[in-house]
Amino acid sequence: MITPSVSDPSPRRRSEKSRSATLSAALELCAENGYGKVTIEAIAARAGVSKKTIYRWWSTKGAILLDAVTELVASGSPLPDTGDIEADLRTHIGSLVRLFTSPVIGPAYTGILAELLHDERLARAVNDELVIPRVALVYQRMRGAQEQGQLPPDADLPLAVEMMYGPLYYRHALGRSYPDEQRIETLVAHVMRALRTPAPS
Amino acid sequence: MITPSVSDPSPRRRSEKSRSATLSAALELCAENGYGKVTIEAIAARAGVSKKTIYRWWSTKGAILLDAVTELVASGSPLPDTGDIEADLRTHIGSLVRLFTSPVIGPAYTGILAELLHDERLARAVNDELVIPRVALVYQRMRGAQEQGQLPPDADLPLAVEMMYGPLYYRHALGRSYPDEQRIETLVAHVMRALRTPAPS
Amino acid sequence: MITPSVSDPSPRRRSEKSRSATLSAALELCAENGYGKVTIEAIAARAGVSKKTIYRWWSTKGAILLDAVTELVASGSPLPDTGDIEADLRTHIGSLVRLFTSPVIGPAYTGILAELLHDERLARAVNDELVIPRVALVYQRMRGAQEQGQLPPDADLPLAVEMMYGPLYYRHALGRSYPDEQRIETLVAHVMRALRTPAPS
Amino acid sequence: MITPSVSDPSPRRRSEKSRSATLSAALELCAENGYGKVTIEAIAARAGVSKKTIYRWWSTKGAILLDAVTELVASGSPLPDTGDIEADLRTHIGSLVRLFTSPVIGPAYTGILAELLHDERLARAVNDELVIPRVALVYQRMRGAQEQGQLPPDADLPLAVEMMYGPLYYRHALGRSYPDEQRIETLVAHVMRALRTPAPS
DNA sequence: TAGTAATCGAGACGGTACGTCGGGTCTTCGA
DNA sequence: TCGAAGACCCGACGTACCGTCTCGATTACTA
Repeated sequence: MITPSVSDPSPRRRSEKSRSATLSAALELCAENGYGKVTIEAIAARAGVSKKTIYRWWSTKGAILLDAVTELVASGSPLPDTGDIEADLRTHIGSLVRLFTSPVIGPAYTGILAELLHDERLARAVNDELVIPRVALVYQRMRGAQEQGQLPPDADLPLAVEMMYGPLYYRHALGRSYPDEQRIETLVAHVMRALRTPAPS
Repeated sequence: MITPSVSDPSPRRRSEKSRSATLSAALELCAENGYGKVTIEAIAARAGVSKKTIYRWWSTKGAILLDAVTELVASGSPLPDTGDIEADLRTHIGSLVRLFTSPVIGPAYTGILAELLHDERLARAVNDELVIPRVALVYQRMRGAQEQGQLPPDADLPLAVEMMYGPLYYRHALGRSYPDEQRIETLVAHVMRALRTPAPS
Repeated sequence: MITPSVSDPSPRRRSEKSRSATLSAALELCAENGYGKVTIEAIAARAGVSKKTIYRWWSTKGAILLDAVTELVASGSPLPDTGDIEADLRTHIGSLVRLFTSPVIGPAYTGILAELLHDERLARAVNDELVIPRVALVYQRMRGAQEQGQLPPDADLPLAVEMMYGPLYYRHALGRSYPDEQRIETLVAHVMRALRTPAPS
Repeated sequence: MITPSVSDPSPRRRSEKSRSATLSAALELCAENGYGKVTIEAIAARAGVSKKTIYRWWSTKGAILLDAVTELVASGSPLPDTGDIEADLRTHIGSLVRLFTSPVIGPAYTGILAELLHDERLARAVNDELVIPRVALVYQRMRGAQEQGQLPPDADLPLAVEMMYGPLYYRHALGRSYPDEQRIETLVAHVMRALRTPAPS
C-alpha cells in the first residue's frame, strides 16, 4: 500500500467506514465517468469524507485505486488446477482478459497503469502487491506441472509468463481489443512449445 | 493527425514556424522535466506561440507529442535487411528497446501511452500514424523472407509481431526494465520457431 | 469622429456599404444582447466585414457606437419653438428621457458613456460631436427667448443647462429610473426661476 | 455587499487578511495604473491571494472596488453642522468634488460608475451601500435645518439633492472638469431658493 | 469517569493549469 | 488592388483540482 509515510503510519485507523467509503467512491467514479473524472475532490465528496482524511492515508488517487483493485482481485479468481497445465493456462489468460474488460476493475486498472507510467512508487506498489503475487500463482502451478512431468524441470518460466502476458499488455497499452479464445489457444500452444524447448544456444 | 475539429481549419494558412516551434518545445520540456511538466502553457511559453494557436491545431498535449515523435521516428531507423531474418528481427527489437530508453523519445512516448489509455482518438491516432506503419515494415521484411524461403508462406505474421512486441510493452506498462540482448535472442528464437510451426489444430 | 489617425485618414473611403453595415451591426448587437456583447469581433462577423477594415476607420468600439448614435440623433428631434420657452424646455427634457430609454439608442449611449469614462479621446469626441451641438440648440432657443423678453439678457444659460441635464445624468449614472412628467415640470420651473434670478452676490 | 451567491458562503471562516489585502491591492492598482489595469489576476497577484479566493467572495472587480471605496468613505467626511445649512451644503458639495478628484478614490469610483452601467446588481449595491447612506446624512442635516426654521417643513428634499448632485454627475459622466467654488456657491444658492419655494402648481 | 489527544467532516486557502475569448496586427487569397 | 477571411501573439477570463491548512465536533484511549 502506498501511504504518505513508508510504513503504515498508524494501525489505529479511526474509521474503517471512511476507508471503504473512499475505495468504493473511487471505483464507482471510475466506472461511471471514466478515470478522468476520478479526483480527490470528487472522491471526498461522494464518499462523504474530507480531503484531509484521504491525504492522511493515501498519497495519490492511483494509490487509492490500487488498494481498491487489490481488494477486489484478492477476493477473486485463483488459478485452476485441472491437471492439464495447458488448459489451465488458457483459462488463466481468459480470466485475465475478463479482468481487463470488467466494467469496474477494467477502467480502474487502466487508470492505475496510466498513472504508474509517471509514478515510480506506484509502479513498484502495483508490481509488489498486485502483479507479482498473481504471477507467483502461475509459477506455482507451473512448478506443479514440472513435478508431474508435464513440463521439463529447466523450463524458462519467467519467459513463458512474458510470452503469455505480453500480447495482452501490448494490446491494452495501444488501446486495442483483446485476443479471442482462438488466439489465446494458439498463443498458449506456442508458450507450451517454448517451455518444452531448451533455450537455443 | 489529431486536430480539434474533424476537418482541419484550412491548413493552408498554417504557420510552419509555429508548428515546429511547438513540437520542439514539447519534446524539450518532456525530456528535461518529465511528462508531468509538459503543459500547454509551458509549451506555448517556450515556443513563443500563443495557446490559441496550439489549440487551433491540436486537441491534446498527447496529440502534440505524437506529432513530434512521429516526425522523429519517421526520419529514423528503417528495418535492416541483411538476408538473415532472425538477425534482422533481433536488431529491430533492439532498436525498439533503444527507442523506449532514448532520453528524448522515451519519455515522450511513455507520456503518449499514458494518455491514450483515456483518449480513444489519441489511441487510434497512435496506432494509425505510428505503430501500424512501423509494423508494416516488419511485415514487409517478413514477406521478403517468405519469398526467400526462410519462412513458410503461411506463417502467422501478426502473431509473431505480438510475441515480439508483447514482452516489451508488458515490461514498459509495469515500469520494469527492458529485456537484455540475451533475452531478446531467446525471444526471437521462439518467435522464429512459432513462425515456422503450423498453428496447432 | 474618432479615427485611428487624428485627421480623417482618407476621404476616398472605398466602401460606404462596409461603413453602414458596421454601424448597423454595432447598434443591433447592442440592442439585442447588451453592450457587453458588443465586440469588434462580433461586429465584424455580423457586418460581414473584416476586423482590419474596422480598425482602419475606428479606434474603439465606443467610436463606432458614437458614429452610429450621432447619425441617428442628428436625424431626429430638433428643439421645438412654440413661443413658450418653459414648455419647450419641458418637451426637450422629455425627449431626452425618451432618448435614454429608447431600445436602440439607449443601450448604445449608455455603452458610450461607460467607455468614455476611461477614454479621454472618446470623451472629447462625445462632447464635441454629440452633446455640445445639442446643447447649442438649447442655447439658441434660450437666446431667442431672451430677445422676446421671456428671459433676462444676463441669464446664466450654462447653469440652466447643468440644472436641467444634471438630474438626468445623475439618475442615469446610478442606474436609476428617470424623472416622470411631474418631476420634469417641477425641475424646469426651478430652472426658469434660476434663469430669471440674478446670481447671488 | 455583492457576493457570488445571495447567502454568504459561511463568512465565519473568512480570512480577514485575504479580504483587506484584496481591497488594498485593488485600490492601489487603480490609483497607479488606472482602472483598465485593474484585473482580477493583477489583484490576486499583488495581494498574494488566489483568484479562487477572490471569486469566492466577490463577483466582479466592480464589487471589490465598491467594498474598498465604501470602507474608505465610511471612515471619512461626515456632514458638518455649523448651524448654517447653506454653508454646510456648500462644504458638502465641495468635499464631494474632492472625493471625485482624489487620486485614490476618484479613479476607483469612476471605474465603479462605468461598470454599474452594465451590471444591475452592482448598480443596486452602489446605491444601497454607498450613495443612499450618504444622501441620508444630507437629509438628516436638512431635517435639522427644518426644525430650526431655516427650511420650510414641506421642502422637497429629494429634489434638492438631485439639483446639487446632478451637475456633478453630469460633468463627471461626460468627462468634464468639476464646478469651482464660485459655481458651487451659485448652485447651492439656487438649491436653497428651490427648497424655500413651494412647488409650482 | 473525566480528561485529552488524535481523527473526523467541512471547506477556505495559495497555487497552477485549464480551455475560451477578445484585442489589435499581419498575411493570404479570391474577385 | 482591395477587402474578407482569418492566423498570429498576447493577456485576462472564470473554473477545476491540487495539496495544505485551520476549524469545531466527535470519538476512544488514558489517568
